[in-house]
Amino acid sequence: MGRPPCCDKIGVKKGPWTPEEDIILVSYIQEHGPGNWRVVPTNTGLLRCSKSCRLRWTNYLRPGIKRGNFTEQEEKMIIHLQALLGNRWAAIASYLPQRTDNDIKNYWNTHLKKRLEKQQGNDEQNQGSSVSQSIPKGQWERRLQTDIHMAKQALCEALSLDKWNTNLPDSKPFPITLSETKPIQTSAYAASTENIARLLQNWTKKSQNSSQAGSSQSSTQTSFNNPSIGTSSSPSEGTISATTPEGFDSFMGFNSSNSDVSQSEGEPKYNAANVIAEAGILHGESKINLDIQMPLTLLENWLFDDASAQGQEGYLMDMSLGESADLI
DNA sequence: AACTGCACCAACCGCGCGACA
DNA sequence: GTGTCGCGCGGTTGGTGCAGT
Repeated sequence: MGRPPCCDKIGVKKGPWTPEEDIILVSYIQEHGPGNWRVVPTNTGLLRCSKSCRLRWTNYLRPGIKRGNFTEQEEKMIIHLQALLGNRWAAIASYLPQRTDNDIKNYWNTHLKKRLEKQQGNDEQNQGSSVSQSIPKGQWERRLQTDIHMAKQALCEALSLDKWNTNLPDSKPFPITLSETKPIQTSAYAASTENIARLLQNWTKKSQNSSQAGSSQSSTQTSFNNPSIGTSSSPSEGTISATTPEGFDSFMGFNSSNSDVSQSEGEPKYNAANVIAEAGILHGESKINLDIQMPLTLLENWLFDDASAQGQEGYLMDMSLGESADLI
């Protein structure tokens, strides 16, 4: 019968997204929330296919995304997880909630893979092939293990949201239940639109530089601190590359220099709360009905006991990944 | 200065899966 | 049980910038 194309190829725009398109998309999602991508192009007037819109949102515009500058800790995690899971980038990304699968995949293909191959070549030259010993488990077992973990994490996200909400000193950034999704997404999307504002800021700066070198930076900032789009823009964040917009970092303290520094000091910050908050809330696309109120105390205990048993510090790194530790 | 090769990364493409009628 | 639809995932491609010649 043949699968119909995901969208009408006629009149569909391809290639890089413009800042204007980004704003349109973010504005729409801010209003309606992510999901139902099928109708996004028609409702927004964007000449993009629904998949392109979804991809743009999940890989680039979604709040909470950390871009570029993989820390040493993150590198190790990716190497570990890739050894364990193989090229299941979405599963790997679930352990690094600030990173998208696409980002991790790219980083692996461009950096880590080559580095490891080089290193493996050296090892084989030095001491013969010991690589085969690094796969003690059957692949099916790995998958099973991963799927169990992912299922647990998904449950954990769903179950912990209310706890997370009540534990927060200021619950404003995380209004939790689905019946209150608007406020959640509004705050999250506000950060996203702020990102757009920063992108636009740099975009115009770049175009200004090309046409009129040396124009003042503050003027561009003020012109794009539109309250309807972004809320603030720190002057220290003025140097954003248009091709690799660092300004798209996450917005709640997971991001950039602070977390990088702490992680590079060997103390992994992927505690359960962070993972839950990022994966469950910021992604904003969980299919779990968070309004479900059911007697899951037993399950909750199991989940949180498990998380705490692994310890908050480095609880992700301790996942029986010793076989790949030698790769680093 | 011009050309070439390479690295990087955003975006696209095709397929599989689950939900639903 | 079957077909359709929407979404997510992984592999791949194409554009861009940079370094080397």
